[in-house]
This record gives sequence, structure tokens and C-alpha cells, in this order.
Amino acid sequence: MPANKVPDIVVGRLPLYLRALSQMARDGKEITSSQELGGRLGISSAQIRKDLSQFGEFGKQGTGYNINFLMEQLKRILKVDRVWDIVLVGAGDLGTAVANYRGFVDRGFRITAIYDNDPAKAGQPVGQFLIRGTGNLTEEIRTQKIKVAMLAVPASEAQEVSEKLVKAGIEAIMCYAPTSLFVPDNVRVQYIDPVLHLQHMTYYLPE
Amino acid sequence: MPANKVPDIVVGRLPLYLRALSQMARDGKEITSSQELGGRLGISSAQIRKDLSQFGEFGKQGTGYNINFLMEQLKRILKVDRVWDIVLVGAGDLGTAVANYRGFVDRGFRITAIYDNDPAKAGQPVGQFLIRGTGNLTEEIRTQKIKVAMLAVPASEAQEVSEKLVKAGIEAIMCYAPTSLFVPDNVRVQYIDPVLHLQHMTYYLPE
DNA sequence: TAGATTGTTAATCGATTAACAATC
DNA sequence: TAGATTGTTAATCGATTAACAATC
Repeated sequence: MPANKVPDIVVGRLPLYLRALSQMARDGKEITSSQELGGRLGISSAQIRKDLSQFGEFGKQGTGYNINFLMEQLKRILKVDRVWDIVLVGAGDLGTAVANYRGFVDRGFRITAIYDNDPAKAGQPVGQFLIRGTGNLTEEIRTQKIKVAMLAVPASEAQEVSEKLVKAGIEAIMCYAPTSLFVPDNVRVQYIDPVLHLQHMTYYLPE
Repeated sequence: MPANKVPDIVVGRLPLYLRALSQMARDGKEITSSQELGGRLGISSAQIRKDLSQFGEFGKQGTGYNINFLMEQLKRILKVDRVWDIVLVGAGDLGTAVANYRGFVDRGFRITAIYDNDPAKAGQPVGQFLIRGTGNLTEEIRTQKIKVAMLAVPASEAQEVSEKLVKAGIEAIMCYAPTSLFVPDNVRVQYIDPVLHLQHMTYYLPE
């Protein structure tokens, strides 16, 4: 059912489809079409149909897609038909904001711990958590079999922390530090650096 | 000098090159090659040379690229050889973290004001700013001729706020809200939604 | 039924890579 | 000079789009 070799760029669009479908469902809609969905996302209807066809047949000719059904299928494909535990490393301003963010849980993720290597912060509360020191980080992550981490530390520390995470068995890292990480092939990394996006946009601005 | 029709995907890689070059410069390096730069970024040397060739000839055969010179050129091309004023809308946890982030200014951006539509927040300090009410937002942005905005409001408010920003003359929006915005063609939008990235990665994780 | 929309194929379009002459 | 690396061309690769039979 999950196809053999789906292009990564296609996989990357599925979460976007899922997000738009969730909004439609919240608005009370039950059925949509590739055209409607594409219109919302600035994507052609052909591309949406092609992307989905990589994984199966989810629609009905003449009618379109049942929104709840397609959401279920996408969640299954993306493996977010469950809740993944996440550890967050870095309890600065950004880490604190991430820790307090309410938008993870109903999309498949739950932060279970926050770490910071500043001993002065250990034990302090952040949201519902107490900040943990990084002394036993590797061990604790391994014991709990956690596979997903978010990194909200300064760029200068990111590589070192990522290596600890990899040793602990982490296989997916969401990196907020503005730097590229070197990790083994079996570990996935995604990056968020708002400045990259800003600089991308200023290229197009008039003087 | 700035080429006629550079693919957007190429433009999007330039900030990444600039970031890596800045790190090299900070490490005291003066010269690099397309191979070394590519190795750091997981990009082929051919692609880097091809991308740069869209804008001019910046290297020397047999030697490579002068890092400071290439950085200057990239900054010029991306129009970050100046400092852009940014307004930030939304003073929740995320907005606060963004406001306190120190990483904007030496990469071409400076937040000049924070707005929040909650009257209870107006006048409260965030970092070096006092939160402003959104009553005069459009007028104030227009008067100051600000072109770049960051949006850190709930998804449910993002569209409405973006319309105000567009009316105010904003032409680039960095959207942290997990939703797609509808804006006129002359306005650029970039999105940050960490959950999209997380869901992209869980696809590849073993059960 | 008539109208609409899917899933899929083939055609098009665009991006990446390989290779190498030029040259520092 | 010999070795290295650029900038560029042509070839390859992959992604998007157009079009339509199938069918709800």
C-alpha cells in the first residue's frame, strides 16, 4: 500500500494537504475536490491527484474526496495516526515558546521533556515541564525509546548536541539553530531559519 | 548584472550559501571552493557553480572563491547589504521569542515594532519594545514605509491581519501561523510550520 | 441521464549533473 | 609548470502539466 519509492518532494506536500483538509473539516465541510484543495494551496489539481495516486485511490469520480477519509489516510501514510514523543533541547526564549505551543498534540506530537545545559536552569519550570540538565540526556532518551527531537540551542552548540541525540537513538531532528548539521544517513533533519526565508523574499522587493 | 529570470529555487539557495560563508568567515577562512561549500550543505559543487553563474563570475579558476567577496556579492543580490525594518504582529509566546531573537540584525533585518490586538497587552514591554495596539497599525506602517512583516498570530486571525498588512503596503510576510494566506500577486509570503516538517520526517521513521 | 471529477498516461517543462576547455 | 577549480555546455534526470477514458 505505501508505494515503493515516493519522491521526497511529494512526501513533503502531504502534511500541507493534511493541514488544509483539517481546516476544511473544522469548517464543517465533508467533501472536497483536487481543484478546491489546490486552489487553497496554490497547487494544481493535477499535482494533487498525482501525488495522492502514489499511495492509493482515495477519491470518487464525479464527486471528489471525503475529507475525513482522506485525512485518515494521510495520517496513516505520514504515521501521525499516533502520537510521537518529542524531546526539546534548549530552554531559551525560543525553546520556551516551542514548549508552550499548543499546536503539536492534535497533529501527532507531544513534548515529553525539555533539556538545557545551563545548570542554573535545571529544575526551573517551563510551562508544564521542569527543565532537565543534559547530564543524563542520552541515557534518558534511549530508555524511553524517543525517536524525535527538537533543537533550540545556539548554532554554536547545535552540532555537539545533535551528536548526543544521535547516540541516544534519535532519528528525526527539527533544528531551529541557523546552521547545517552533519548526521548519519539514517537520521533525518529539517531546518527552520526565518532569516533564510526573509532573505529569499527581499530578493524580489524593489529597492 | 542581476540576471533576467533566475529560477526561484536558485534564489532560495542563495541565503543558505550566504549563511555557510558567514560561518566560514567567522572561523577565519578566507577562501573556499564550490566543493567545500557544497560538502557543508549537502549540495553538489556543480549546482553551486551553476547557481552562482546566474548572477556573474565570482571565482577564480584553480583557486575558488574569496569568501568575503562572495558574501558581499550575495548580500547585494539578496538586497541584504542594508537593514530592512520589520514589524511583528502577535505578542504571544512565539512573538515574544521572535522579538527577543538576536539573530536578525547582522543578517539584514531589524524589528521596529510589535503589535497585538489584545488591548490588555498594549503598552506592556517585550524586550526593548512596548506592545502597540493594532488600531493604527495600517497607518503607522504606511507612514514608515515598512515593507516586511512577521506574523505570529493564531491561524484563525492570520488572514485578516495579512489583509491589513497588505493595505499598509507590506510586500513580504513571514507567516508563523499554520495556515495558507491569500494575498495579491505582488506580495510574497513565506511560511514556517514546524509540524509540517515533523510530519515530513515521521513518514520515514520505522513503526 | 448529464455533469463532474478521478486516476493515469504521455508530453512538456525545468532542474541537476557530468564533463571539460579555459585559466589561475 | 602542474595541479586545481572555475564557468558553461550538453546530457540526464525528475517533476509538473495537459488531456482524457473511466465512472460515480
